[in-house]
Amino acid sequence: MTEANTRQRAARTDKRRNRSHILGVAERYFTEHGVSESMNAIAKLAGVGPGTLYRHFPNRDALLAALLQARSDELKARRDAIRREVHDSTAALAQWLEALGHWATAFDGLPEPLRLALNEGSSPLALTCQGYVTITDEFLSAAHRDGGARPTVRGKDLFLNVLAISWVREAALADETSGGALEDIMRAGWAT
Amino acid sequence: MTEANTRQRAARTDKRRNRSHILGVAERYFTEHGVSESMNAIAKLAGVGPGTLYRHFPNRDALLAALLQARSDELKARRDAIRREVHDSTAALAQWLEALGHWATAFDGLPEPLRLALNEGSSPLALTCQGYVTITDEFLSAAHRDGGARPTVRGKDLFLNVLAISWVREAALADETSGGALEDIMRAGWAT
Amino acid sequence: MTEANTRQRAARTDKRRNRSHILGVAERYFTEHGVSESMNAIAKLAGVGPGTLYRHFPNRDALLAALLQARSDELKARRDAIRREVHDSTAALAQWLEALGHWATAFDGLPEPLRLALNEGSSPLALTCQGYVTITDEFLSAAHRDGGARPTVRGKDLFLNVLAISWVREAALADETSGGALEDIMRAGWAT
Amino acid sequence: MTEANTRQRAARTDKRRNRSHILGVAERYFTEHGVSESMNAIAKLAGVGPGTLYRHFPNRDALLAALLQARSDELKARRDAIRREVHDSTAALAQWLEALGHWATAFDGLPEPLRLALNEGSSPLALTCQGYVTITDEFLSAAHRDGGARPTVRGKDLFLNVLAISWVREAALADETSGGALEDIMRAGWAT
DNA sequence: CATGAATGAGGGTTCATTCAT
DNA sequence: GATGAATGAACCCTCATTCAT
Repeated sequence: MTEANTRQRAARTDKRRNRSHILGVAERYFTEHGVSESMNAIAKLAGVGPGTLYRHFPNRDALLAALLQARSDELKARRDAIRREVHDSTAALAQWLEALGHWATAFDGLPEPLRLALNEGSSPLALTCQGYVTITDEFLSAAHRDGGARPTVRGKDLFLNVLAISWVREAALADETSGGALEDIMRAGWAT
Repeated sequence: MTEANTRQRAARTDKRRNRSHILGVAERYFTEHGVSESMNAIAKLAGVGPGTLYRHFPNRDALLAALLQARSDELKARRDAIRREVHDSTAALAQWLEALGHWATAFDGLPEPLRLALNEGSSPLALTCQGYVTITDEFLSAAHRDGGARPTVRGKDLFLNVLAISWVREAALADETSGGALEDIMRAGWAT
Repeated sequence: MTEANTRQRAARTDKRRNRSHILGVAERYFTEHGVSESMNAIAKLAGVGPGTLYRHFPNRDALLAALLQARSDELKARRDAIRREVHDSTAALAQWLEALGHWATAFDGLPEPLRLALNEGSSPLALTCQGYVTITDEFLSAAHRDGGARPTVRGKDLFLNVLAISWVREAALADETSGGALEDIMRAGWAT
Repeated sequence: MTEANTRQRAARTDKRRNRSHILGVAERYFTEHGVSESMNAIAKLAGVGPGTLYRHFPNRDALLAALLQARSDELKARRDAIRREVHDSTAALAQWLEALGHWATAFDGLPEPLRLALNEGSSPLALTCQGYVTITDEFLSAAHRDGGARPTVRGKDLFLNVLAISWVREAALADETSGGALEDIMRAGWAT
């Protein structure tokens, strides 16, 4: 307390120690230690008080949502690229699902809160998820039209399947092949 | 109250406060409140001290493994029944996977420790899982021989897929259809 | 959004975001949620930063004092009315104490800081309280002169008694009669 | 952590560091710093972990109730003594109220939780309070019979009045006479 | 072999107040 | 003058696990 107090407060108000700094630190820590890293720990690591962290992100989901937002642009760009470049609707869906799988594997433990969010709807993550379900549905519709996907398959199911595979993947340290294998099964499962 | 009570209790519960009694209570509690129910709570509910609980089951996974052991007989019986009664190897595999799905949904939150166990190997759950992977492989081999299953699919992958679907299912309160949909996809994914 | 919003807000709220606006909001909030409502919350509700709030009112007591100031006019008017209209000094004192009780019940949790202020003297509330003690003393003196009040009773004691009854009242949700009962006791206690 | 760990655990399991030790420490601390001393602080001062404190007393009210229990015996003894020795029912009631006032002034800040408990009923303090209200009613009944107390006065009101006076008293550091003055008023208020 | 008190790190969260901008 | 981000101590409480009895 003494040390902290005597240090110039000005130094701490530094611009780098703001939202984006916290995000950066959180990104790094979630990447390394998974999303269940304690909020206090993140605050400490970011060099801010817990209050500051909570000011920016009122709960873990909000922080997570912000973190994923950054990747959202990437993912949206990927969607656009697929739309532009991949004219086979079946291949397009496959590529989109792959991109989605990538996204859901960003941090260890990410699939869990996503799954929860999808059901509760009250989380800031819910919106994000819903958006991706919708996009999945769009790709899927095209595939349905072209006869490339089994008609009973729904976008939400594919999204959940991707989530589930990511969930398997994250812990399957001992066997890196399992993730791919499940993707193959899923692929064969929805394709005609 | 203390003395009299203790003595009486000691005499009365001589037998009941043993392994199987704890198991019964834990079964009930895990069923109702999920596997993350506090160990202390289970001990208290079982009328034993935490020490006694830990004497019998050195950690949560051990308790879980013991609990699943009880269902193991059931599952093994199911396997035998399938072997006896279902002569189409593809249908047999399908029914086995269904039984497995049932097993993995016994308690809320069960898929998580199972997934972890599968990778670490050190957990008492690992053995249990390994056993089921093996059985799955047996059914799968038959299906492979008969051309009913895609040759690249492995037993471990199917086991993980079942686990993953159970994981999705347990939280998908809002949409009970998702579990079934994922099962369909998986089925179409491994079948030829 | 940030820039445009800020400028617009700055222009629009030039006047509203001043002392009296804050007071209005605080009044509403203290009335609804009691005096321990967080300072930050009030600031936010008033649409100002906490800094602004603190500029006007260096602490909660100062805010409270300002709030009570507004009611002070009311109370002073009541005093004047009693002086004018009630010629029996005993009845006058009784009516004044009733008015005082009303005042002390303005916000939930008000009696506490008032009691504290009365002892510390350093609080802005202290002055307010002292003023009312003085007025009480005036009414009491008249009653003493006319033999309507026991001579040993002091104004400060009556003020504290009123405060104490208000304190009882605010939590006595289960029994609305207690407040009145205590008032009766007090009345019988000071009257001859 | 290192230090604490290396210290023999045996030393900490010492008999003095049990319930009564905690009570002793709490008693001292509540006496010196009032009842709002943080639970963690008390635990630390008692040389136990917060968990130990919470094991014995699940919340602050429980701790308070236990602390008051010790004084309860004293108070009950006082009641018996009054019954035996004071044959004038009015004087008996007066003395009982005085004893009650003493009890309610045991710790700084005690009246507040007592008042709350009286309304909510769910607190362990509620029972204690109810008991004293009942005793007050007994003394009051006798006084009513003998015409020494105004018939409209109820035991609960007197209890609350005593509480309120204790509340006034605890902060009236600047003026020790206020408490006594309020007692006089109350006395004159209920007596005929 | 059973007991259950003790441990104590750790978790999430709040809020009065300051101060650089 | 106004702003509002930052501060960080404090609070309450939980729980897996140990170990003296």
